[in-house]
Amino acid sequence: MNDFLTEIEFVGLTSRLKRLSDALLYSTKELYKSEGLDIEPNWNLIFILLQENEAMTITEISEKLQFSHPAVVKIINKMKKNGHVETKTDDQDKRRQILTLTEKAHSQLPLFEKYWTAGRQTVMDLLEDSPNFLEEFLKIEEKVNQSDYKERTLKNLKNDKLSN
Amino acid sequence: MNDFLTEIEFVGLTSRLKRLSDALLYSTKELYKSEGLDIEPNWNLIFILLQENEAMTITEISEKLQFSHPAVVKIINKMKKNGHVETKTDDQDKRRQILTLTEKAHSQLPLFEKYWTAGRQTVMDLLEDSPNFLEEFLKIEEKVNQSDYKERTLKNLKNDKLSN
DNA sequence: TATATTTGTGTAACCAGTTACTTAACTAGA
DNA sequence: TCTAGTTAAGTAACTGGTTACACAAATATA
Repeated sequence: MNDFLTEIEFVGLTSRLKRLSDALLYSTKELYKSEGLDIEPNWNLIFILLQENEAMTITEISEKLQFSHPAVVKIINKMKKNGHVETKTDDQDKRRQILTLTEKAHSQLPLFEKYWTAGRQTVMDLLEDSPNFLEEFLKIEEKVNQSDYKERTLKNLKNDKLSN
Repeated sequence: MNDFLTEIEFVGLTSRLKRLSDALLYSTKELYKSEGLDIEPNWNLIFILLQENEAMTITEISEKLQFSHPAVVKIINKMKKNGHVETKTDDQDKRRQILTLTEKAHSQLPLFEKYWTAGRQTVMDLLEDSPNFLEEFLKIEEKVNQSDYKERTLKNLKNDKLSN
């Protein structure tokens, strides 16, 4: 072993989650850059959604991904700048921005798909010896959704006091 | 279910890791803020290290945590500003900054420990129904350390081509 | 119908990381 | 001993998220 965050067990887990998530993120960016692909890590999610649904709004996407809406605005602005997404104001409701994939996006999709498929295979490889991981990770997500870290910790704090 | 990132299985995992890690981070910050504690999420790691080792340098800490050294510089600068850490230049090697906990840090430690213990309990609670999680997460970390996402994905890409 | 509330989007400021670069100090080799 | 290479720390610029706030448009209500 020899990794301090692992040695301290439960205490180190949240930092390890961030560390791994960052490592994957930066490595993905490097991959695209080194291969000359003009895309960013999360864009595949938008591509998938807009292929499935043809047209969506910022709010719909942010709900689907469970990201904050400003996060989606940022991703979409970059994709617009790159010519992969275009927007038009909804006729019925002028607040809503209808997002669609551009012709350029559709034409480049087959190339991107190759990388996304290989990346999907990478995740499968990483999970190869961890057969319970997805299932157990989901349980953790569900618990956090049901009651978050702060709420749980405050409760634990109170219980500690009572048992003293 | 109904979470899109979960529905797309392997493809959504990296985004889910970030989403969970962020959720824990922001919830921890909120906890400290709402309780009026003048500390930030990762500071417990520095406290633990400096209690174990009395005095360490930036580089030593960044190696222990496997964080980049600028990340540690930032954390330490905040802790110095808050009066929890002090630095002095090493006599033997004037490049090295010797970090130690201040008197204030030691005096506040018992209070902080209560929150960290409760937080550790929270992580244990979250993992309660996931008995294989820590073990399997470690395997994934080890795999990524051995060969990162980019490297693996490029290799998978090549294999795909060969099998066509 | 006029007004209050809600909703969709956008912007600003922040956060905890990263990489790339700089500078000063130490170390090793000719 | 001088010089070349390495190491420690600091800084700048960036990233992909967040919350908080603003504003216009749509909706509900009195």
